[in-house]
Amino acid sequence: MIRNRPSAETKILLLCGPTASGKSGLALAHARAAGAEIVNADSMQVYADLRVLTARPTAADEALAPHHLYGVADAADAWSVGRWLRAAMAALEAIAARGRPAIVVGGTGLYFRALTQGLADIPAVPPEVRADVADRFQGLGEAAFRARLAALDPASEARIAPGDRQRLTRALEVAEATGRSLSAWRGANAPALAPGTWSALVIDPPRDELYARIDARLAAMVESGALEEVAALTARGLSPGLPALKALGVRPFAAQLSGAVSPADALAQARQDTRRYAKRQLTWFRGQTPDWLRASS
RNA sequence: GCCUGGGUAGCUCAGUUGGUAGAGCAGCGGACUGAAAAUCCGCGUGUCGGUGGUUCGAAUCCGCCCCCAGGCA
Repeated sequence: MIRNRPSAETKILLLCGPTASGKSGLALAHARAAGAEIVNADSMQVYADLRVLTARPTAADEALAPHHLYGVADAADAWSVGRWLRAAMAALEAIAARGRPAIVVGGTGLYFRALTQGLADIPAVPPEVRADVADRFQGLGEAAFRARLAALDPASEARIAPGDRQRLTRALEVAEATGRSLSAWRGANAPALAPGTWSALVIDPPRDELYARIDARLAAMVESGALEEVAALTARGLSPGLPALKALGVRPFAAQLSGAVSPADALAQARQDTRRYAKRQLTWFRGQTPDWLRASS
């Protein structure tokens, strides 16, 4: 059902939805028909190492239309929503300069939010501060850590749910590194994309069909070399805390390769992790983008 | 056919001397501002195999029936 009608002048299409919903194929078909260029909005497909496991478009697909921000980062290099946003805006500007329409496609809801609602312009937090704050969370425990955070940023402390170490440490990092609270930083920021310059479509397939596709796709990934990719990645001995090492499937398939679990159990675990991820994505789009156009598949 | 042990949540199972049921896993709902494929928060979702009976009251006791797994034939 149509909740908002794109204007005739719209040049940027935001195409989002859960994993395995067929976004990439749809984007490619649309790009070929419209002469558009494609920009990746998937936090894991930016990394070069896991082409199969992250379901990146194949080289053949990429030859059919210009693709941007796919496989451009090394797994050792941690990207973030801010880094992606800057890269995506640069790509969109270059596409506009060529006079072509753009399709931003992916499953990372936060990235679309940064595009359409903006991201606070917070300076990078030095790695030493991040490490120090992480150590203190570990040493102090959550209660004492919260007390420290409450002194600098009471609004964030009150807002962040129990146990959410990632958000608690981020809030304190920002407060200590910038001398200004995360709540204050988040106050006013302009959307990266001007309102009216884009339209959006959320792919929202029936749950059972989506789960069936996920299960089938994981099996196909194993057939297509997912294990070899994981073996090559883990052989690099990178920090397990890096984003690329958190890609779905890395943990269970690495466990299979080390002999800790059976192939059947690893596949089952990867499928379950992916289904749960898809569920979180559905929750995001349902709650965060209720007025965007929906398509069932 | 006979004997024994079982049928309780999607699955594996608990369930006190009768007081209309609860764990784990699975699942579902939600949050989300530089790790977001991340990080968290919340929620039992049930003809107790069926049907009669005893009882104020039955998952629990009794009868009959159905199903499953072993054993004996």
